[in-house]
Amino acid sequence: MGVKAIQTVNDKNERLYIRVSQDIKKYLLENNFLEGDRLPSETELSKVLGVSRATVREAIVALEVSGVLDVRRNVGAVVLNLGGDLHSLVNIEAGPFEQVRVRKLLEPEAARLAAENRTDEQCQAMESAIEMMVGENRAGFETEEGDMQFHLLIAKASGNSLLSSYIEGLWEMRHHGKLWPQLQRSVDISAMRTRAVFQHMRVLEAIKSGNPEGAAQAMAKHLDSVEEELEGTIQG
Amino acid sequence: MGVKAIQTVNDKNERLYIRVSQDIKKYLLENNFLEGDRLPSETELSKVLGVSRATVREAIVALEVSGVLDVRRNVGAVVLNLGGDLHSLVNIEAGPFEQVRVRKLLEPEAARLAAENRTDEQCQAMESAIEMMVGENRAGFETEEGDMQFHLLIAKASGNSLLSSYIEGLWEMRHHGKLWPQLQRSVDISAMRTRAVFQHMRVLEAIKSGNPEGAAQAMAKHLDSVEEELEGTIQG
DNA sequence: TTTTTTAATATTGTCAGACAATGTTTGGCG
DNA sequence: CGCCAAACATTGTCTGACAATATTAAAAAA
Repeated sequence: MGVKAIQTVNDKNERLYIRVSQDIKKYLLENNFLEGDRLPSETELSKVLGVSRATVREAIVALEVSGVLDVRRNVGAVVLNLGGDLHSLVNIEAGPFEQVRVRKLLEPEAARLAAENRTDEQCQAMESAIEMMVGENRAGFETEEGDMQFHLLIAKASGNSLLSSYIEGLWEMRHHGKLWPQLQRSVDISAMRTRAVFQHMRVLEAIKSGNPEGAAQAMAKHLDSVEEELEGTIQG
Repeated sequence: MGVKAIQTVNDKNERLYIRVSQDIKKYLLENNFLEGDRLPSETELSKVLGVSRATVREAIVALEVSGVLDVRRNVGAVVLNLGGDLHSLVNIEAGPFEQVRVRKLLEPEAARLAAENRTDEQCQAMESAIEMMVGENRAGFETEEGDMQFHLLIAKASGNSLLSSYIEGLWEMRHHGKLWPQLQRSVDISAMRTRAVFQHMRVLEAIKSGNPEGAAQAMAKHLDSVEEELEGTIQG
């Protein structure tokens, strides 16, 4: 069949506002805009960039949500964080190894704090998460909802909202990424998961009995084991 | 069929697209939308929500940037991450204590890795950062550019991009937040900063001489001292 | 009937223009 | 100089339009 012209090299599949938001950012960088500086008006930007004002507004919304700009009614958009690009935290696709290594730094501490601050309800929820994990395992599912829930519950029980957010971000990244699903399939899942369940139980035990050091160690051991399995998978 | 219009109270100070994006999200949650489900069309949403299509589009852009939706040309928007709310990572304003505690988890490890992987150029840059810090200190500036640069350079030198991103995010948050500037003014800055400079030098020394354990310990000690000063400030 | 081709439809992408609301500036006045 | 009202600039939102194209329904062919 007549496959018509292949889409222009100019990646027309990308929506305009994305290109425009990049252009705006580049413009701000090139012209040495600093935090607090006001952007040109929307109409001016639309003229300069050759797009409609509606498109400029979409781009500005994107930059606002990304934390680059702060928009004030009837005043304009002012620069907030040009370099930082906080949103990259969400978008980066870090390798599994890097992820695990950061987890090894954060999660044992979360477990330690959880052992100090946990409520009984939280313990119960953790127990349910382990049960869910067992269920998924037995049913042969490829999901890891129970696994994730367990770790997230501990993070939340730590009482440090920042720590909790970071751990949550790590798991979101894993869930969202493209590398993990492959990895998961290539591992001997059932054996690994059975081990993981027991390790989780040991962590929970320490948390329930209010043993911070034990909880931290159990979690560290669990993550060591995860890392080892990762290494084995990559090399095998 | 009668399309029932949803009406929400409008805080006139908030732009419409924000309310609409929240409404859309709420709508998706209440109607049990799952990952992969398609949203109603823009025109339909605009009718239901009682706003123009342009506003709906702005809201959709916001949700797309936040990682909640994925928009496909001529098809519509599909759900990506309803619960996750990845963007919360950017918006949280964690307390100074929580920040320092997370730094204590991440930065010693970054220093350890930096001692293993650093290049000579990076060492030189760290030295410049310390010099900048001395200069700011002597001039009585309230800035902490040199301080931040030093920590960020170590993070980058660690070679773990994820770790580096997280540490960077921590400092961005500190910079962006509202609590830190006050704190800074209420502390005996000159004494504290002189101490910090010496501690930085000790860290750099260990990194230069390729002593991972020493670097980690020096960094940990530095952060302990930061935390102590924080406690003193709050209680004083 | 089943498959292929074609036409109709729905939906997004983008634009232009309009108007209200309101912060900012400016010029006059004491 | 300081104060106040009018002119101005800028954003916020709406309406309507049209092109491009994925999806679906209908028609034609096998």
